[in-house]
Amino acid sequence: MNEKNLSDTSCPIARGVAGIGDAWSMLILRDASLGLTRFDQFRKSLGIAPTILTRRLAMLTEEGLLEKQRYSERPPRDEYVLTSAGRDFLPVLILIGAWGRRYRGEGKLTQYLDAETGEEIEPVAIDAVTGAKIGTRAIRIVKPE
Amino acid sequence: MNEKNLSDTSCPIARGVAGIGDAWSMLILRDASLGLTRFDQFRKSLGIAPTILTRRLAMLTEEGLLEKQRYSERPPRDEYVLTSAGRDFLPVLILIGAWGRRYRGEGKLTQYLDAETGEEIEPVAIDAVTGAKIGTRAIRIVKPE
DNA sequence: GAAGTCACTATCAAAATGATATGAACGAAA
DNA sequence: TTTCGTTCATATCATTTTGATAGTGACTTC
Repeated sequence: MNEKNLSDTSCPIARGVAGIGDAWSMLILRDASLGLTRFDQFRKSLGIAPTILTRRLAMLTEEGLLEKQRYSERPPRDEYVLTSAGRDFLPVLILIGAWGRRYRGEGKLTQYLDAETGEEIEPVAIDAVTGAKIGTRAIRIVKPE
Repeated sequence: MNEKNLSDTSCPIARGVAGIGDAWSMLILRDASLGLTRFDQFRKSLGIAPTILTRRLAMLTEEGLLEKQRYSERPPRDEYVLTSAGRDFLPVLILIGAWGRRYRGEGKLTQYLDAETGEEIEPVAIDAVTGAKIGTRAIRIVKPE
């Protein structure tokens, strides 16, 4: 898809999509957000071919969403942990999940509960300034220059 | 990537990612959210090869995010308009944009302003139940069965 | 010393991508 | 009435990416 020119646009959405805008990467980030860190954990969880997993992990590491950390010297073993940029991607995933629940929600689905209240969380995107749901108020686009 | 088994999981994130989890599709949805509807508008905006655009538009249509609408009988011309499922994907894109602004924000970026107040919107994902930002409170995962 | 674990790499067929050219159905201009 | 321009595509085909399967290296454990 040629990520170079994508990263050059002035559109922040295009920049966000560049590098992580593929299904495997997002699922890896999902699993990492759930606490998985190791190659074989990702591989088994996703049923992904090891060749692809290696590439995706390298890409996410290069993009600064994951970090390789040595957890054993002998034998040499690395695990992949989320960086702060990676952790901050969780809201996007949760929102995709809310969309999936709404429009692809046939059958039984995994539930996401607030650990404290035990109630199912109800993710919404709002504008912190006005407090309004995104999509309920008109947005004005201002391109640079 | 084999979308079939993705759609079969109980994970709403995986279901959301299936079908729209690729960069072009998300950028098409972005442009559609900004008001573009026609083949050539998308093609010029994205610099995408027509073969790919045809496939992506067909996919998004099949997935129920876009709808083909005839706007001229002679010559026969169709445009692509967002369905409600497509419109509801906007918050995800805006949130990706917020992430992109934060972590890929070098140089000048397009701004998204509230049309009424003129202030830059500050997108956040919250849990509508507790009102807390997603990521600030622990989440408990409950898998079905 | 045989078997198991873990994080990969090698190989290679199959599928997707993307650049470029072309088509089909018209309207309008020369 | 031939030609040009517009719009939504499809055809062709080289290149790139994918994904399935098997194997490897560095250990540890039985």
